[in-house]
Amino acid sequence: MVNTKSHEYEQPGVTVDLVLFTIHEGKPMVLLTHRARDPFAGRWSIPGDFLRKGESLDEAAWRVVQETTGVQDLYLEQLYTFGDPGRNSPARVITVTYLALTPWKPFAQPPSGTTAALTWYPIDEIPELAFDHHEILTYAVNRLRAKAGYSNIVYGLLPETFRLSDLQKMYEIILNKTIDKRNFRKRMLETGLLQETGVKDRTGAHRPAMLYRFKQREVVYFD
Amino acid sequence: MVNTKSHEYEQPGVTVDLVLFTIHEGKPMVLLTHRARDPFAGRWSIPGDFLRKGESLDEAAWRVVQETTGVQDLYLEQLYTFGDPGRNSPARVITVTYLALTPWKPFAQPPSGTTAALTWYPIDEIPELAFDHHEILTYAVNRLRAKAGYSNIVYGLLPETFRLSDLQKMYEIILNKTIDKRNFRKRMLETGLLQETGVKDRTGAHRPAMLYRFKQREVVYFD
DNA sequence: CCAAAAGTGTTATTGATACACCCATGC
DNA sequence: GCATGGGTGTATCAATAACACTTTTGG
Repeated sequence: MVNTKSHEYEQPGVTVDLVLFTIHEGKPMVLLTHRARDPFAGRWSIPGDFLRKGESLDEAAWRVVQETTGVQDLYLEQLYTFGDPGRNSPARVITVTYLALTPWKPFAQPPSGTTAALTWYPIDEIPELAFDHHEILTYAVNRLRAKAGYSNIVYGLLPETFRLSDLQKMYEIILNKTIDKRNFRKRMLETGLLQETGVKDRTGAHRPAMLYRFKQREVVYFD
Repeated sequence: MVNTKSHEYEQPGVTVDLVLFTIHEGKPMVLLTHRARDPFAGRWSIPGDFLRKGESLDEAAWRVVQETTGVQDLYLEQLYTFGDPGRNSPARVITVTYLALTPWKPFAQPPSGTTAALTWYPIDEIPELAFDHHEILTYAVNRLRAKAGYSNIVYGLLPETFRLSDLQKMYEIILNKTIDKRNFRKRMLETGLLQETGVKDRTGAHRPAMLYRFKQREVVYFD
């Protein structure tokens, strides 16, 4: 079973790519970078980089986050590994993908007429992407939707404190359905994952809302 | 962001490793191979091999199955990718792991006193393993347990036709709890995933049992 | 005082669970 | 005829879903 003819084996490059979601103005958005160089110069792609020496996969994913966004508070989990030959040109590359969530933060918007190197795109208005990044993105969206249904994963999309209506809105956007307010609040508070901050949000011409936080910023599964 | 100093990048080996489960005599078992060579000569490990040229990850996983077991009918899904530096000695290796399920089949048992190259081990009697295979195995068991709870994944552990009591037994073993017979049958038949074969099993000194099959041998999620 | 979002309980429906006896066969 | 697993229905309980009005604020 051991074959020493090295030409039969791949010595592929290994990259770590990042599907970073946020929600802004009621829409799920994904972070894309504009490629200056070949392959696929001029196309958009999800951020990524080659794995470095001595670096774990998680560390590489974290580094990609830092290099592209500088965002500190985010949720990060390994998603899937793509390695079909022919998914890239021309070299064989294995790509370990990560799913990440962050509260909305703007990135420098380019002057109109020019192109930003880094932008949020609404997930239903994605341009042509490099490599097989469209497939990766589809996979990530499905995972996010599924996991939102049975976990508190959306905490990654919210700032540290938030109104219950903010939380509800996140679920409604991701699951793409409306939710009854009273039932939602009841269930959420019953999970015991939330904590009143004592502080009230007093923006807007209406009754102030209590701000809550998640007791623990880590994934917990319901059911 | 692009750095051309190649020494900063890994050119790691990529392996595809397989956690193959079955159930036998009421116990979940995992397939292990005995390592003849270093590293970890003399230890047991889960089967795997280096990725070959032109081969997709799924194809490599399938090849590993064929080379080690020859089993044709099995369930196979990508599990997780392990790539910490230091998980192997001495070279850096990225391992894409797969979870697989198969109906019980015996493999040649060695004459007592000698060691088989390939054996089923009950998952609660696992010996010291090579590399980080213990971690991989733990991860796989958790995934199997979780997924059994909300999918028909156990079809991979059963032959094409089976009695409802066989199916129930699978769930009981994996979920490690007893299930009410009438409720189980009701729920299972209500899913619409099962189909009577019309054939009855007439082994044993008792009333013959109807044999069923899954209409489709692919994963379907309940709820 | 008007608009806008916050906050709050009860009822109806649905799904999940608990539970016990007769049936068909081989030996 | 006895031991073994196959096969079946109902009643209770728990969880989910439906539903509308009052409160507090800013302008």
